[in-house]
Amino acid sequence: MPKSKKSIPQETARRLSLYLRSLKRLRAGGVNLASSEDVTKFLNVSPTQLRKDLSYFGEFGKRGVGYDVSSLVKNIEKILGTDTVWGIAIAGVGKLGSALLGYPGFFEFNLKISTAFDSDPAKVGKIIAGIKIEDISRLKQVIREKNIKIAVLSVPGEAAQETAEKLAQCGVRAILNFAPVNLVLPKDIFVSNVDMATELESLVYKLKRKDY
Amino acid sequence: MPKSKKSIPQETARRLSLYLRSLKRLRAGGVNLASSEDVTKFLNVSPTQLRKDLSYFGEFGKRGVGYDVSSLVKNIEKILGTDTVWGIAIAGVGKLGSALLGYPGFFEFNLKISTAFDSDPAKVGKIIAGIKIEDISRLKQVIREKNIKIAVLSVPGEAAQETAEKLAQCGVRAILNFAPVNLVLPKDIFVSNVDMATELESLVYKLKRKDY
DNA sequence: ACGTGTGAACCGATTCACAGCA
DNA sequence: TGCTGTGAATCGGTTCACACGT
Repeated sequence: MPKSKKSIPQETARRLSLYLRSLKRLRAGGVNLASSEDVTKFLNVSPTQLRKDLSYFGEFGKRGVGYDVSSLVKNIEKILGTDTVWGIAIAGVGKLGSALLGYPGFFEFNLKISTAFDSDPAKVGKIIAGIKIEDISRLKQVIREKNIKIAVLSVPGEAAQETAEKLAQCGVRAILNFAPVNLVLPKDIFVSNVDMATELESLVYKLKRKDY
Repeated sequence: MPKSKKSIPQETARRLSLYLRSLKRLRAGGVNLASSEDVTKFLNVSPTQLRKDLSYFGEFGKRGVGYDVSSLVKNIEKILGTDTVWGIAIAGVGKLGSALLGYPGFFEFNLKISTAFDSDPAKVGKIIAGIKIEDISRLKQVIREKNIKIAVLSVPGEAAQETAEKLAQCGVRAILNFAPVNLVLPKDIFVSNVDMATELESLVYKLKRKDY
């Protein structure tokens, strides 16, 4: 990582994740050499953008030739940190939480659902998609024990802030928030919001002004 | 809408949606006058940003005073287009799709799940959360009939592109895509992606470089 | 005096244009 | 020649600073 201190755009990480997906697809198709154009062809990202993004971290291609697919996969995984397995916790096993528990995509990215919590006694102890639901009171213990740093928050909006605080106190450092609430947390905790309502309202807005 | 042609930032619509949520909360709490600071206090957005965002569409406040909460709510709903009801379709009623069917937040934003589709004969005809699952072959008919313009795509990745194309052909103009696939569609179709894997990978990346 | 509305300054990110290397 | 890597130019969006209206 030569240029560690060069102020890397926020979006770069997100795009790296897309490149990775595209590269894996190419690799699965037997391609082992690809140009920046090949990688971005179906991605809504320009080849230049890919090259610039990679340039923040080093030189991974061969001029006049392109990129070795598998080695670029490995390099991006290393940059993103997904070259090792991360355990994640799911807080809130309602409809959405259960769906997430069964989501097959996680392990593809070296993410492993290590545990799930709910406050509803009717759910605690049940096993969904191979994961035993723990009582929320065991949060601290389980999270420490399994050294979990990332949580998915899928509790109802009213409980989101409180649960997020608990997670942070137990050592969780990053939260993927599905609740339609802006979480207020110490700023060394990273939060990503998945806000369906906002997305849909933005779509409605775009539909209304068909211009652009 | 005085300044219709002033090139409005993409993010403005998303933020308007957040303002709306905040304003509704204030209104529910009996507040009927609020400053830009009051509205953005728990939002991770600066008061200046709110004022600038609103300024693209007109003048809604009173200088030296603030904003009338209910009238600003109405104005933003009008800007976003959520002052009328929009029917939406859900394509793909797997775990995630079912969870979305039961999501209570939709109607809060004047979005109404009008119909749901699946290709699995075992599911077709069933009623989930009050919505009858239609066979995918009835797509065109139902979408035309109910004049649906917005769809939520929650089919497996392999089927996403094909289903999206069908939706577009049937008159759907905006798609909220949950599949980890970049949809390639005519550019008058609006697509928003909810990409869990990308979000999680970005979080891992941030965790790795704890600086910033 | 106070909070909005907004042109101008600033800042970050993308795109351009081309140098560098296989 | 072909495609990468990157400083420089450009673009868009946010923030600043203050004029304006109540």
